[in-house]
Amino acid sequence: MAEPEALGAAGAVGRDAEAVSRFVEHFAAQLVEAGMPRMPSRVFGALLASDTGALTSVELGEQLRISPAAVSGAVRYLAQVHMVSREREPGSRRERYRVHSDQWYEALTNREAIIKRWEDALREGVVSLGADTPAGGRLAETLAFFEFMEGELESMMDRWRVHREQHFGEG
Amino acid sequence: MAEPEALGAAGAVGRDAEAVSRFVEHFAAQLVEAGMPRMPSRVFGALLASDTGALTSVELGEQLRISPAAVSGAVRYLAQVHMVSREREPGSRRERYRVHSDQWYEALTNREAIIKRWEDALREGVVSLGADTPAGGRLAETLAFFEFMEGELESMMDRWRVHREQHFGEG
DNA sequence: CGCTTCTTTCAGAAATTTGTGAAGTTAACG
DNA sequence: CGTTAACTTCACAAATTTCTGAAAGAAGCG
Repeated sequence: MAEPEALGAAGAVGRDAEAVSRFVEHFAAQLVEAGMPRMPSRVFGALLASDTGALTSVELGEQLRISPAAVSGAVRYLAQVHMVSREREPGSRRERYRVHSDQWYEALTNREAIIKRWEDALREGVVSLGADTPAGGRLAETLAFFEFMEGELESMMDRWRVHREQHFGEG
Repeated sequence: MAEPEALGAAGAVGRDAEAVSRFVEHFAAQLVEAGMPRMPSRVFGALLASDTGALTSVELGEQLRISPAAVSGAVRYLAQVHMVSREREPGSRRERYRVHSDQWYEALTNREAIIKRWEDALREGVVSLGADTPAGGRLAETLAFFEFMEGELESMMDRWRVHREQHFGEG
């Protein structure tokens, strides 16, 4: 619609803000549907779609039209699940949030902690219901599945790293 | 605590209702934390821990202390994501909900539909941001990761089926 | 050492989600 | 063909979650 150039002077936000926003919201919607809270999803989308892969709190707030508090909460969530990392620019109180591709792929598959807890719950169930009961047997098999999957996911990521280097070069 | 035998006369609910309930709630809590709504999680847990792997609407309602409406909603959800299947007992209006191990493992990994939509969103982003821009490149790599994963998950399930038969015999 | 700037925390408002009771629908059985 | 039993749908009530504005808390800079 408008001339991107004309807006260019407005600053680094330039590019095609419209297109970026469309992608961010669309992508975030998918994450939300997969169970992730909305703000973290949007923040993550914005980082993915940024040129450098890193944005400051202020930039995120402006681009997404949300309060500093919302940024803070979203970023805390994302850091906790290892989807972004925080960086301090030395000599500035500004913080910078970055998405490292390799890092967040791992986060996606490394539901480690989650899987572990499922396994614990299942193990407990097998014991308390009795390994020789039909129900206990079902739980045991489910447990076996998770244990199997755990190992598979690991080797899958190994293969991905190889595959990735072939196509995209070193990270 | 109490003697299970003494309660035995109470009926089919018998077993160690206490232990079953403890497992169900604990396991359901993990599912909830992974993003699944509460009622579907509890219903699914109850099915997993049942002797036959199948329960009627009434049984579920009694065991979990929830209304028929809640059972209905939970079961609809679970059926939609293919974690349980519905069975009609012929000659009765009763319906029976069953968890097939092999079926719900697939459901877990076959986030197919979800992954597809993520991929669509990413493809769109690559185009609208430009494949030659840094951001576009990042999205493209992410897309490649999902595509890679899609294939891997499939072959992983193949391996699981083999692994399973070795340990548990035919389903 | 105080000022300034950025981030986090907190309490409350708003919105969404979740579960219930009651009425409605379908299907078996006499 | 009516009755009854099971499941579903609907509207509303309750609870939880989510986001904001305001104030407090760090950390560089003069």
